[in-house]
Amino acid sequence: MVTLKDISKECGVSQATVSKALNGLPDIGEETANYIRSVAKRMGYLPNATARALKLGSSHNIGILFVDKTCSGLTHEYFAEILNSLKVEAERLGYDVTFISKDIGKFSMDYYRHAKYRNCDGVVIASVDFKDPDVVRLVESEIPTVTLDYAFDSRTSVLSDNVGGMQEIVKHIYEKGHRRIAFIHGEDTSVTQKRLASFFKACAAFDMHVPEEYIRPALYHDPRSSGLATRELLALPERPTCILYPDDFSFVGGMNELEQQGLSIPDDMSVVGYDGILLSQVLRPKLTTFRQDAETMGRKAAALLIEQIENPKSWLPQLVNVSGNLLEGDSVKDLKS
Amino acid sequence: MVTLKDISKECGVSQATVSKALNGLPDIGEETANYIRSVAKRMGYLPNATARALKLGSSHNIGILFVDKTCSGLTHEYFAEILNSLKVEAERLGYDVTFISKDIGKFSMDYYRHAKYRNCDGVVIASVDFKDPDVVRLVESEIPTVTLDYAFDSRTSVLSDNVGGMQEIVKHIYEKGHRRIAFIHGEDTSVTQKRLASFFKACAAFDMHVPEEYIRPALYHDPRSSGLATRELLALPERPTCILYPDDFSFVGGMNELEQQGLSIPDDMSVVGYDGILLSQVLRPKLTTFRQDAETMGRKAAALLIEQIENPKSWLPQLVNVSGNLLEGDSVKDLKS
DNA sequence: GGGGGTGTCGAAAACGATTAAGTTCTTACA
DNA sequence: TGTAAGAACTTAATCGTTTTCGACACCCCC
Repeated sequence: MVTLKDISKECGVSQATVSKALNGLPDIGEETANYIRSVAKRMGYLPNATARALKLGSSHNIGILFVDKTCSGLTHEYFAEILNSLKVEAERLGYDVTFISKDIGKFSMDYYRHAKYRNCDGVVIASVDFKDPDVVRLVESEIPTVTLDYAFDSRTSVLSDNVGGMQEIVKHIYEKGHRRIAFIHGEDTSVTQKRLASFFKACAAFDMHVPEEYIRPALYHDPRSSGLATRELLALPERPTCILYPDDFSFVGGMNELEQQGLSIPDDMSVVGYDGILLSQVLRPKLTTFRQDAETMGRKAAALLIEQIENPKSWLPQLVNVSGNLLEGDSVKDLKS
Repeated sequence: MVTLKDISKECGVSQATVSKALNGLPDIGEETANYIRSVAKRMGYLPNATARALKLGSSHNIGILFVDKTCSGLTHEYFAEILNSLKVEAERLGYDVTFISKDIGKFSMDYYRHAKYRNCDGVVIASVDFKDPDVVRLVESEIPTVTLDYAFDSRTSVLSDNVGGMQEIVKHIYEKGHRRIAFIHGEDTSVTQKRLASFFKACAAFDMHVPEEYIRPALYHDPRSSGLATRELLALPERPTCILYPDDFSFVGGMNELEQQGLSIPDDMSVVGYDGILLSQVLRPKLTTFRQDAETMGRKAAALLIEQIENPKSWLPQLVNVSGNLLEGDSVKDLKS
């Protein structure tokens, strides 16, 4: 590997001069600087990120925290998309992305210690149990963090607009003439709570009564549980005319159940998903769903984290709401026509 | 941050002693060593990976190379699963995982330089254009690499057993009594070539003639093109009795087309996917498909790379074939009953 | 000509760890 | 008693950068 020392020898100047020339510091003569730069290029010089990090105390490296157990984090298209845009934006701004986990080799450590150990300048936290004490410890530490889809006090977070999304969905369905809407929701998380609250509020705003039995629990990303919930809804004396699913993928469970009972979408039952993943756009009938703008979320998360890293003085915690948009498919029947 | 120096002061010994005690080197008295370890623990000491990497020349960090453009890399469940198990295994062995890309900040560099810059001990390469000169340069460099689903000369690679997979599929379909099998294949890659070759060979082994028009090109992970190919196959004067799709997700396109033409699966047409992703298991009828063992592939890739990093002397390039297994669903009709 | 300013450059000390090569001190043995 | 071996520990160099102080040289101006 070619180092500063090699270049300094080749050029007949000191290491300090080479360093300053390559970093564009003002106190090197233009001629010398150009010469040094050309030699560096010729020799194929590459700064050593490790040495730099050691000296500067900042690694230009951010950590990313995803759940590891069920691996449902990465395989969920929503998160995969977020991760991807996060990575692209971080790299654009000169930062690399490293995974953070609990254990590393023989050492068992928590997230905070792992991030410290790797000298991460900051960490993006997504798709984890936000009640986990280890997560809380990391968030409350001096390391800059940005959380996704969950807000901590006095920390920056990027939130998908679940309230607005749910509202738009209900409005859309209402305008299509539906008055009996069922909602199969995911497991109890802050996202679910927001969607539920927004659902109730929107229904109330349209003067729709929501029978208790129209609200069914299921799991995210789990067609089986959504299928069961669908079956229960279909067995009700007074069936809903439209069913909201926890997410697009879970809807597949409902789709199967409806088909099995000989019901067709949307003629016998209207359905709506959530997420707007690719699958929702290729199913027939095309699924009406609310697209979460994962690309923007990842990009903003990276940008906000790096902003915080580079300007700690002027930093203030922010809650950024990323709005999505309704994708109208053919899965909601227009009851007024 | 608490450093070796802090501990040495606290204990009244030299830094060297502390370092050796914590690393378990033999020339420190047991009593002293224990004392130092207890103090280190009490003070919450954490080694500084950066300093360590600088001194030792190895970062205990491996790079991972995925395509970034279409972001189809990460959102494909197969790769997401590979990435996840790769990460888990690497961490188990004491290595962190960092993404490698072409550009980083203002610097535009190739993959090789990026890996060098970050002091990666090795790189796992997946889902890229293996003809890309930058990829070739990295593979041919002194940095240990492992490629996934593509083999370079004298380098280690982990391959999904596409030959065996295709063979099993054809055998299975043949035994169900099918004699007219169509194959919609993905874009031209080494994986596709292997599957095609294996398909022809297996068909030949069973004395099945494959009309040229039964072989249709489409794209991976793209239901639209597979849907079109399906339509073409259905328009043939002599229809196949079974269609093989490039992957499970693409099959959705075929599913739509079949449904639209009023054909039911498997009564009017049998279908088979590839990959064995979650989706294939929740569709009804359940899709018969070949499950690629992505978990093992990621795990092996990490293990082999790290083995190569830690024992460069005894290392020899390996081609590891990871076999999968047929998942029998309800999408292939038994023509003999 | 002396003082002050400015423009270039170099010496050397960090950053936090590892480790080769000493330095003690104890013990053992001829 | 002399010395050799070994155990336990220290000193100091090193990894590749960055950066703080100077050190010079040169010019300007009073």
